[in-house]
Amino acid sequence: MKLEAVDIGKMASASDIVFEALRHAIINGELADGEPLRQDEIAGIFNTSRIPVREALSRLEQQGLVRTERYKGAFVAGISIDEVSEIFSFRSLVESNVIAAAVPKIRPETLAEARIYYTEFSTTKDPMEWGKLNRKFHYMLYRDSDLTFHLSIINNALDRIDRYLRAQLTMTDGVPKANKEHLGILRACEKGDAELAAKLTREHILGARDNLVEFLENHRIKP
Amino acid sequence: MKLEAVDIGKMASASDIVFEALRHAIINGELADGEPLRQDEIAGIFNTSRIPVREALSRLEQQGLVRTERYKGAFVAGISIDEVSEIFSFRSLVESNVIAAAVPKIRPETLAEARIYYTEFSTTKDPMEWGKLNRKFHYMLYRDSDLTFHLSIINNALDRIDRYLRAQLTMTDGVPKANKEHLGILRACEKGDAELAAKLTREHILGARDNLVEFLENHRIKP
DNA sequence: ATATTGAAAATTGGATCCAATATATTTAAT
DNA sequence: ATTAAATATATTGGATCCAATTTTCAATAT
Repeated sequence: MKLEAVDIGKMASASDIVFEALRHAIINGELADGEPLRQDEIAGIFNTSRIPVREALSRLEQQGLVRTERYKGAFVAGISIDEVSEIFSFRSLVESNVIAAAVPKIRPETLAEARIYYTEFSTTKDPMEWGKLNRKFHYMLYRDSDLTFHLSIINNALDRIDRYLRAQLTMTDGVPKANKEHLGILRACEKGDAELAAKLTREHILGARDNLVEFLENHRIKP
Repeated sequence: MKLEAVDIGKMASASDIVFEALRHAIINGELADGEPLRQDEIAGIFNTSRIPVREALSRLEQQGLVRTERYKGAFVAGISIDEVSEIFSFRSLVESNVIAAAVPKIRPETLAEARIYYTEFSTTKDPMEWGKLNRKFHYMLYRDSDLTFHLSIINNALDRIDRYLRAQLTMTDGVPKANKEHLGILRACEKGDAELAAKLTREHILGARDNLVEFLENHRIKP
């Protein structure tokens, strides 16, 4: 099992460190769906006892990234194609509304930052960076909505599907398509056209859903 | 501190029992916003050690019902009026979409059950039952959508605002209004009119939002 | 009287140990 | 040889103990 501590800025408890490390490993697909997460092993990696590990695991279970069975332990929670599809539908609904709320309030600095992430996303060749940059790009366009609850829910939804999306982007040529769509959304925001930004965001996510579902149906080992 | 074990069916670990008991106490408003949740005290109530208590608290923090400060402990997480308002807006968006997805698939048994909860809600005088029955009524109308992710997010949103809503319903006459609206939604579902059900649900929740925000602005001690 | 310092108490975070359960391995019976 | 029972090992759930930090409150100085 490959695990690395993630820098989370402020002084953090051991359980926070373990939580973030496991979260990143799961959303990045470094831990396969169904893989058991042994308390002893993880505690060994971080030189702690099992107590903070258990706390981290129970938090991850609450987030839907891990499932646990009594006396059997914790496992990376894989999700079905139907669930992946549902989460994308949910995202298209919520994110299109959030961007519509953000556009009238969006600040020039925010747009400038979004453009930086757009460019970085379009130029990087490292699949590991795609998820991060894609998130940062979209987040910038949502940020000025100040809808913190919506944003936290969107983040959780992204956590659950990031790894599948990356697998698809790596094996197909979805990145150029995503890029073109990102540019369209960015321009709509720059023009202040909230309705258009919402429409393009909805289509962007629903298109990604359909591509990903097709990809998973062809490539996934049926359970 | 008043706490009671909640029956959660299957054999559960101590941490599950503590989690559900605290969750219910918080969403029912039996524990006030900001109230400290001392590990020792809770452990004493349930005759366990602090370990399962800490696990429960960290899960509740992930759900947004509790906030913790390092070496200071856990506290019931109150939310601002803006956040309450945001959560209602979120609900109106998501729940109207879920009911629109459910109506074409809704089964007669489901409608019958919904009508039972509608009647119970309209006749009970116990404010403690309102939240439960209101949830059960709406859940019935969403159930056949099979959108499990959406439903789990809706549940979390309800967990966060239930206590404020109950306070308002208790001190104003919001129940008859809610009842009338419930009947309208129910009839739209029975007619199979998904668009109307969605519209009425959206208006039902946005109306509740505006009433609750006004109530909180008048009654809440400003922080 | 008020503010400041410092020790005592309370509280949390984490480590270690024990009990309960599940899994793997060995042994015995046919 | 195959299957069933018994035993050993691994793993989790929980209790108890210790360390780190905060809070409380009394003693002291101004």
